Amino acid sequence: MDKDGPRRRNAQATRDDILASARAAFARSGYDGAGLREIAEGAGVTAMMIGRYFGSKENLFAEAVAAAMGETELLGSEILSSPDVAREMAAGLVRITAPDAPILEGFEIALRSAASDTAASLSREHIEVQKLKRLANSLQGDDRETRAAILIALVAGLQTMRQVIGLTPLAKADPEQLTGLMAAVLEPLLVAKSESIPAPSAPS
Amino acid sequence: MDKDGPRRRNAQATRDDILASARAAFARSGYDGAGLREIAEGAGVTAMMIGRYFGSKENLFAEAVAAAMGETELLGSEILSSPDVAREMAAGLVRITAPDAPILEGFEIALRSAASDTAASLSREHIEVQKLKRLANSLQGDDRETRAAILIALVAGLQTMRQVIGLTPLAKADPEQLTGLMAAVLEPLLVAKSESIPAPSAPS
DNA sequence: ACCATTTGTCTACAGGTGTATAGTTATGGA
DNA sequence: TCCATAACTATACACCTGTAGACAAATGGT
Repeated sequence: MDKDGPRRRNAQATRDDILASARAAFARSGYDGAGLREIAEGAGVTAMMIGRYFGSKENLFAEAVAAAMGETELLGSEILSSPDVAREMAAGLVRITAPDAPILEGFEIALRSAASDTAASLSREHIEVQKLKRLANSLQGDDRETRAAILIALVAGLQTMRQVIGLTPLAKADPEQLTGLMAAVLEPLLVAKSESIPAPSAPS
Repeated sequence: MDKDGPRRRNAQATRDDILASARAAFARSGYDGAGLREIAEGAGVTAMMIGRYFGSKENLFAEAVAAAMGETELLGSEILSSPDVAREMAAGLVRITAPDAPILEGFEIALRSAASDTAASLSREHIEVQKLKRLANSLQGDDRETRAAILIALVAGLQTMRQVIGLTPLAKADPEQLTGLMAAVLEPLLVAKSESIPAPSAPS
């Protein structure tokens, strides 16, 4: 991750290194917590190169969020075509929110940057464009956008409590058990229904 | 909120003012974002009084989290005795996570302080002791702790996306619609079942 | 009415923040 | 080979951070 040789003086590579280091740092410490000098050091350059290539910390953050958000698909087509969508997505969710999984970097950056209003606003924009719209388009039935938003809230909540806060029962839970429970939770959001909740008249 | 008269030199009142100001500041800007001078100014004193009364910022945060966490009940007894627990809790959840609701201060502090490891660890402890245990005890059936933890993750996710990030479909959603959807999501976590998800053999 | 104790403020330190200007060194075309 | 240009570094600025020690003043018991 450091350097294979003294192959300096390469603008594109330097820019890429800075962006990669920034993504890692923002995911680790959030927008306010990550310092420009720390990010620069991670890329093997001086803090001033960030100003040169990205203008400001805010711009750098925006690019980092955009890059990280566009990487993992929350509901891929191979999941959608599965006979049991809920269980399939639950399994994927449990896997990518595992305590030390480095996946879902985009959400991790957003969640750890929740203290900053600018960062939160930037994150919101990228979530809505890159995640919510695609998710809503993958769904069928009524209230697609709201259901997609609740799904995203669920993902964010699970990741927050498992990875960020580290809530014990979630961090140490048996993946199988967690998947079963999550499948039941996800089901009403994934399957198409006209009524949001069926009348509890006829017990099964 | 400022001062009715020059009634200074009151140790207990000063301590209370500092704690109140700290809770508001931590909820607004998180652990790292809230400065001691800002908190002190909100209480009408100097930053040094915080050192005097609380020792350190970390101690102050711990007390603020403890106080804020113990205030709102996630699943009160009047909800538990309702005929439709899921819908009742969903309605409450939608209400207290409304975009500008000042409730759930404890969770807001925790979520906005996610960048700091010490703050996250402190939050985790208080969530587990003050929220998770009570919630798990209110439930019936198997996997009570895991189900309670998922419930907490759901609350945190909804609050994050509605209040902190401000995801549009959730922030502007019709409360009735949101309640209906959330009720369906909450149901499998609240009602007692042996199997986490029923076999999808017999289509209704 | 006095004075010790409590309550609060002032000043300061050592370090970190994002950013700007000026200077230095390697690179590639002539 | 030379040297203009692009890539990168050094130094500095103004500000903010949490914390500490020394000082001032109001308070209450005698």
